[in-house]
Amino acid sequence: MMYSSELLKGTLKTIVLKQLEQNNRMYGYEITQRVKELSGNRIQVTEGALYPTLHALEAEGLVIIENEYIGKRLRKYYCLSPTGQQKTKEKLNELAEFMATLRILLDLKTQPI
Amino acid sequence: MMYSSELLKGTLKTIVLKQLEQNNRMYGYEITQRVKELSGNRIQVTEGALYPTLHALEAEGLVIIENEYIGKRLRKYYCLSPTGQQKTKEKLNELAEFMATLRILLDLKTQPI
DNA sequence: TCTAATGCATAATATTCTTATGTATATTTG
DNA sequence: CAAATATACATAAGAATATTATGCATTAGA
Repeated sequence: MMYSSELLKGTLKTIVLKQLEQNNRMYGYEITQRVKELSGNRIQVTEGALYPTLHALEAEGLVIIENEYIGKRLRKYYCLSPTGQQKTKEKLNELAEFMATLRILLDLKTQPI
Repeated sequence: MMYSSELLKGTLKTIVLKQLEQNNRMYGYEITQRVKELSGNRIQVTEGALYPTLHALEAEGLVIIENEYIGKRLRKYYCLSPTGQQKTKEKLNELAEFMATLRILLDLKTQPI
């Protein structure tokens, strides 16, 4: 079963950046499938959420696009820019700390990050 | 320093429910202060976010309001209804599982919930 | 006495997602 | 080989949920 959709809010951008960091370069559809797989089918990144996010990351200068034709079909690969690599680290740190804070607020077992 | 505001999205309702579960009954201002304190000043629940959330929880039948006058000032205490207690457990479980999934997606150290 | 803190609330706006829709190519299956 | 499904991009309308700004009133403290 999927998680309630509201949980994804605020974390999608970081998830995408992290996947790009780990896989060097990825195209949109690939990201949706990877996240679905890694989450055990519990997070489905919809296209309506993903593409605007990728375009925003590009507008912020965090990712670079490489267009490639696979047969007659255009595929857009996204890579982290140097700025994007730095930003990814920052956003990961922040999200990890936020999760640690959440564990306190929700009285979950406290754990080292 | 505060966390980026987008991180709170999707978790506020669960945070509020959990605080009500732990403290039996609380009023709005008290919730903002408690969360601020427990988070080491890194989460500030604004009134514009809190009161609509509390009213929504009441409309859903998850909390009950007890009005009390403190001097001349009306104070509204919020308590979990039986339905709210059940819902709190469910939302806590879901958020804890979501966080575990996030740890995989973000390649943080995997840890038992 | 003035200021800051306490305590409630709402409105306008921004952000960020869902849902629906559109287009086209490639692959699998009956 | 035809039809269905998967791949691959994208945008628009709408919903949900936060921020920011504002308002009002009481109480405590310097």
